[in-house]
Amino acid sequence: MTASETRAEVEDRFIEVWGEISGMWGVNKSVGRVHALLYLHSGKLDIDSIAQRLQISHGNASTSIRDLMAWGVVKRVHKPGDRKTFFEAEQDPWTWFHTTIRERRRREVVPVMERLHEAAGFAEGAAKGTKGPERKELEDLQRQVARFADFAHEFVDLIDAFLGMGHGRMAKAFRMLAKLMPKDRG
Amino acid sequence: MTASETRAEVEDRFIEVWGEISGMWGVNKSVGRVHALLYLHSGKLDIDSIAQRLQISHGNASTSIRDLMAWGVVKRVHKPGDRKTFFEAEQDPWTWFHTTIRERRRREVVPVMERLHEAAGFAEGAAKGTKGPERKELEDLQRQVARFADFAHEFVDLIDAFLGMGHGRMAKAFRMLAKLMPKDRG
DNA sequence: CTGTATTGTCAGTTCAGACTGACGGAACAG
DNA sequence: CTGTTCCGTCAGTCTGAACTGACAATACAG
Repeated sequence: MTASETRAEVEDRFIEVWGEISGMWGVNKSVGRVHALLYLHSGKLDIDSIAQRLQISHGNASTSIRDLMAWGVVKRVHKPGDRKTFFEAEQDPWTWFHTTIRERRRREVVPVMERLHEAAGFAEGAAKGTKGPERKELEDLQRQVARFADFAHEFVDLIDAFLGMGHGRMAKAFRMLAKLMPKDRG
Repeated sequence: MTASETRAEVEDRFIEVWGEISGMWGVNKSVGRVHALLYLHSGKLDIDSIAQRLQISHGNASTSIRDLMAWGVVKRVHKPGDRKTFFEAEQDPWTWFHTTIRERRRREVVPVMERLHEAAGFAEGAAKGTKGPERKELEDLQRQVARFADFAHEFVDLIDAFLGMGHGRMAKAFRMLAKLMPKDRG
C-alpha cells in the first residue's frame, strides 16, 4: 500500500464517521462528509475537487457548501492568480461546536419555545373561560404542557450559559463540572 | 367552541411541536407525536385509540411504540378485567431527557468514538511505518484526526458527568453553572 | 379449551427529501 | 472586451425511510 492510498483510507474512515454522525442528528449526510473533507484540507479544495474526491455531483457539492456556509462553519477564500474559489473550515472543534449550538438555538429552539408557550397560554386562557368539571380538565392539561415548557426553558438557560462562555473555556468548565459533581449529592 | 374542541386544539399544538422537534434531531416524527400524546394521556390509551387520535394506521402506532419502548421512555401497563394493553410515558421531562441522552450515548456516541480512535490509530501506525516527506504528511493527518477525537472524548466526559448526577439535581447544577460562569473569565 | 379482541409483523407501496446534470451567470485572465 | 473556466441553481429523477393494511401471533374472558 502506498502512502497516498493509506492517506486516502484514513481520510475515508474519518469522513464516513462524520457523515454518519450528521445523519443521526438531522443534518444531511453529504453535508457532513463535505465538512469533514474540508476540515482535513481547509482552504485547499474547490468545488470540483470535492465532488471528485467524494464521488458526488458538483451540484451536490455546491449545495452542501451553501448549507455549511449558512451554518457558519465554512468560508470562501480566494487565491491571487487563481480563478477557482477555495473553501476553508474551522480547525478548532470547540469553536465549531459552539457555532453549531448557537445556530441550532436560533433556528430550532427559539421558534419551538414560542409555540410551546403559545400552547400553554392558549390552554390557560381556555381554562379561565370555562366553568364546571371541564375547567379542571383544562387546567390539568395546561399544567402538563407548562411542566414541559418549564423544562424547555431551563434547557435554553443551560444552552445560554454554554454560549456565554468563551469557547476556549468551555472544555475547562465542563471538566470542572465533571470533577465537582461526579455523583448525586443533592 | 366546546371545551373538548379546545382541549383537542391544545393537544394538537403540543403534539405537533414535539413531532417537529423529533424530526429535527433524527427521531421519526410519528414516534415523537405518539410520545407527546402518551405524555398527555399516560396509561389511558391503547394502540387503536392512539392510531385514531393521530390519524395514523395502527401498524404505524404499534411500531412507534416499539421504538419508544426501546428508547426506554414508554412502558406497557395492563388493567385487570381489560383485555387491552395501555401505555404509559414518563411524566418528568428531566427523567425523560436523562434516559434519552443515556440511550443515544450507548447507541451512537460509543460506536462512533471507537471508529474515530481506530482511524487515528490507523494513521499513527501508518506514519510510523513510512519514511521521508510522506511520513510528515501522515503525521499531520494523524494529528488532525486526533484533535477531533480528543474533542469527542471530552464531550463524552461531559455527557458522563451529566449522567452521573441524579436527575433531580441536574437542573439545579446547571443553574449553578450558569450563575458561576456567566462570562468568559479564563 | 375456545373464540374473540387486541397487538405485532412485514411485504408492498407511497412520499419526502436528496441527488444529478444541464443551463445560465459570474468572475477573471489575457 | 472576449473567451474561458468555474460556480450556483433548480426541474426532473431517484432512493430510502416511513407508512399502510392484511395476516399472524398472542392474550385473555368466559
